[in-house]
Amino acid sequence: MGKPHQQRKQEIIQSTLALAAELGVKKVTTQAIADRVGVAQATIFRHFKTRDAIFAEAIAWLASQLFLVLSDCFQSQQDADQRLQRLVHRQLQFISEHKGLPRLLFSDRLHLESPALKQAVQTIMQRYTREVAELIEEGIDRGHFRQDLDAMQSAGFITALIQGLVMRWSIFNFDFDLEQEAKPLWAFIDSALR
Amino acid sequence: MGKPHQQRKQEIIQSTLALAAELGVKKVTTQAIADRVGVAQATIFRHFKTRDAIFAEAIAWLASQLFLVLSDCFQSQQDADQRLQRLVHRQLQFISEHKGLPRLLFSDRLHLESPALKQAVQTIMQRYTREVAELIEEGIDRGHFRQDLDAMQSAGFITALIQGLVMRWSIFNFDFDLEQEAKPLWAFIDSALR
DNA sequence: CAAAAATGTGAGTGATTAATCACTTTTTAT
DNA sequence: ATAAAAAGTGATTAATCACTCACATTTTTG
Repeated sequence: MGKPHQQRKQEIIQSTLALAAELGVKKVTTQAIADRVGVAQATIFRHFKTRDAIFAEAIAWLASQLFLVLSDCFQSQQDADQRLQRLVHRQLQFISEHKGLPRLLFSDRLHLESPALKQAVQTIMQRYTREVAELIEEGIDRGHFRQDLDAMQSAGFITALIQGLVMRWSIFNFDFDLEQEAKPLWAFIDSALR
Repeated sequence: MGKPHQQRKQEIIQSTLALAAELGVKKVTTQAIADRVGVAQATIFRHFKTRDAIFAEAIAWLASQLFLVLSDCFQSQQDADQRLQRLVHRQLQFISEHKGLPRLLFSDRLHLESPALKQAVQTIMQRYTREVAELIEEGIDRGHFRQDLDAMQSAGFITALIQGLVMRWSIFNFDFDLEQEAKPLWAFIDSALR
């Protein structure tokens, strides 16, 4: 039964994310993770030093997947406005498929218990906003967006808009289709930028 | 030392909010509240049946205060766009002065442990969005905003925008001035609606 | 003033849970 | 094959925390 380290680690991370999505971060106990993976609770600590270390790696995994999905939106083989529209859609799609992400983002653990986790999220958010800002900058230069825009500020508002939307989705028990919001959301963003 | 019930209840609620702002919801234990109020931990339960009941009343108090502060924005003695601008500013100001609000909003306790709390927040958010939608509706009718806007949808995006901004503020340790964001935020909203 | 009601408290209880540890089994490397 | 390393486990620990209870004090009320 003793699987190789990396494989078991991935199982633990994926189980953690699945449980976070289903039950919320608070209920993701090391026991619950162990049960889902099919090992004893103590075994979890063979693979991660602490519980927070699991969350940290889960967040890192989500970030890497997200940037992978968005990567072609950040490369200019198309007009900036088209790519930004695609980015909005892909982002909502990704979150729809990974409900664990908003759960982690909205958890107290992240917000106050673990400065390290918070730091990780800060870095990811900054990188994300910076990349969106570059995209907008390009759109301004090419005349797709208004000339008087502050790219960094606009990028900040766009990420805020998406996060706020996701938060409402989370508060309302994921009971509306997030992806369906992509179209009107883009209409709103587009008219703010043009 | 035995103070009247309502007075003690208010002390407990205010202490809870202060602690939530400073330390985050997780660390607002009944012991911490009791220490701050200056009574024994057991005394807390003379005034509230459960810990969640404290949070519930704290949220209700915040909501009543918020709607009080925003009340004149919802009454039409002025152009809708001016009132909406004022609403955005007042809202950010209010949250700046009540950091406990985002802490409660982002806590997993609210999100998953207590359906009753979540329900309360849902109701408040719906009322808020509805009132903003009415404001926008009026602005559309009077020609201050675009004719093709969906008022309810726009109101949803505006609240999402504010909430997302507040979330970033929370994740970044309240380390930028939220009120200062009011001006550029309004510029963004205004250009999206006009 | 006296009874009743409200407020307050110290000392618990029980439940939860991350982390440890001594020991066993399995896998990997030489 | 065999030694070393890795993976796994049951039992336990230590800490935390909401909540209870019997009893004391204060406040309110008739």
